[in-house]
Amino acid sequence: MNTAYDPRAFEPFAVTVDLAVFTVRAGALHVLLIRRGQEPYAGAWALPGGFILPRESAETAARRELAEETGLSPALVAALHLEQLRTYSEPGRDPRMRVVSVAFTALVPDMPEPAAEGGGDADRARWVPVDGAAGLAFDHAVILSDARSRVGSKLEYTCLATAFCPPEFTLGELQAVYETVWDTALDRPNFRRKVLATPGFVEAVPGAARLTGGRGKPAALYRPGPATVLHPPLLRPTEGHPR
Amino acid sequence: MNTAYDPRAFEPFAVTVDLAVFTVRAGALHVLLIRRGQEPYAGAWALPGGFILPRESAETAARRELAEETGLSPALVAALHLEQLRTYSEPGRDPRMRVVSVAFTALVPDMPEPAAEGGGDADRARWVPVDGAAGLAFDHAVILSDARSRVGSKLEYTCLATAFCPPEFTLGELQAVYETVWDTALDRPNFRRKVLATPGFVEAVPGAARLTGGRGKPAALYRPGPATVLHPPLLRPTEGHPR
DNA sequence: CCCTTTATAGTCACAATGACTATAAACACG
DNA sequence: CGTGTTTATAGTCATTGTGACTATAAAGGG
Repeated sequence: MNTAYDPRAFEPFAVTVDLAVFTVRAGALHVLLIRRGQEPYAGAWALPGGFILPRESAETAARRELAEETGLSPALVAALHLEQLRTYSEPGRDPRMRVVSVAFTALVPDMPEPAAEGGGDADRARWVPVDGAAGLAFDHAVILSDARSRVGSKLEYTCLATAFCPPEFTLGELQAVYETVWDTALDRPNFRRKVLATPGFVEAVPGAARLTGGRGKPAALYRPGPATVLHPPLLRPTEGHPR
Repeated sequence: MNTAYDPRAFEPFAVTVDLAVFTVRAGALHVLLIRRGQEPYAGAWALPGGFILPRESAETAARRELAEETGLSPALVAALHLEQLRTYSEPGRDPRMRVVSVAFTALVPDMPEPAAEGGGDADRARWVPVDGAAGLAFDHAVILSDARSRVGSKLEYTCLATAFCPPEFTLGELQAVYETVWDTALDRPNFRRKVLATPGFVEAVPGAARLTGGRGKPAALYRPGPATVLHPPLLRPTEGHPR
């Protein structure tokens, strides 16, 4: 950045964004993919994304592409918590030309198939279980894998899990998010004790509100609290590490 | 990334890297800065960095620029632990043209002034206390601030603190790193108990080796252990959060 | 009307932590 | 050549957090 300004001093690169948008659905972590229409990788699944326009920041471009390529509602896309994952810049990651891509991660509550809402290229967008996503275009398998492990860590020390839930949720639903992303079973009483003991993580919906989808005792409803980080963190069960 | 290949479909951007390289020196966190030689911001301090070349990845470019612009030894630059911080892409962040910059963070042990080693533009490089760094070029103040807080968090849940230390170090030196970066005092016995109880964080140098710079009882020497993450984390004293 | 299912309350032993006290081994300096 | 300062290291102790469980409550399904 301190090289003299000389048009020949730098190579013009294409700069794109890619998005790994996750949701928890039917007990499995899903990611939003689109089926590519043209070469290269025509017919293959890929992460949504596209070129950054001249007057856009990467984050603005990410929201625009997400709205254009998927059926997610504009209100949701505008309110979405987007987080930069990392930038992928290996030469050769796109066979056509030199492309540097800024990858983002987002979490959304479960919702209908994007195709149902129509519009744009939404008919080519699908929620796909992350474990079943194979043969992705470009280096998107690597991006997806990086995004997945980042989400797992984020659940430990941030309040991000509530982003997977609807505006009001039960502690059982919140626990299911953790169990799905971490792929472990958690003790229910201990989980609730930990969550309720963390100031600002969730707050009870006052109107003694309760609601249930099916069997069992109705659960109290909670909504996201003001906190953004978890103090202390909610560590996932020791993966081989003696605790 | 799934737009048809059409040269007019994307804007060519310049892509650069910027580096926030930290060290702990004389009880203060320092960052490596270079003084700019030409406009814009001629004479101002800036983070080292520069354009990515056609066949380079961002990380390769970061190492090359670091070696070219500073007096850090090639061996050190090659072995350095570089970590992507985030990518800065706001339009207008460079007055000359559209520049997207991939920022990296690195930590090095204390060492002589880069100028002493000569070569390249090293005479314009300096270690500057981060709290005294003002008037940085471009948006480098923002990058530096982001990097600083990232380093603070990283110390909590990774073994990165040892990267600030020489190959063999005392627990007192390691504690000084934490105290400097977090700007807090830590209880010495509790710190050593925690560090030694974390498997793989540090390992004692076997030869009953000890060494001291000045007064006091000589301290045992340790080197970095095989672990890369801290289980459980070494949380910084509650900043207003009730623990 | 029981039985299954889910939510929630509570218990208990143990591990981790924060705040201290105590001892050891060096050097400085009078 | 002690004495005191400085840094390292070994403990203690009360409190808190955690994992593993047990118990009770409130629904719906046969």
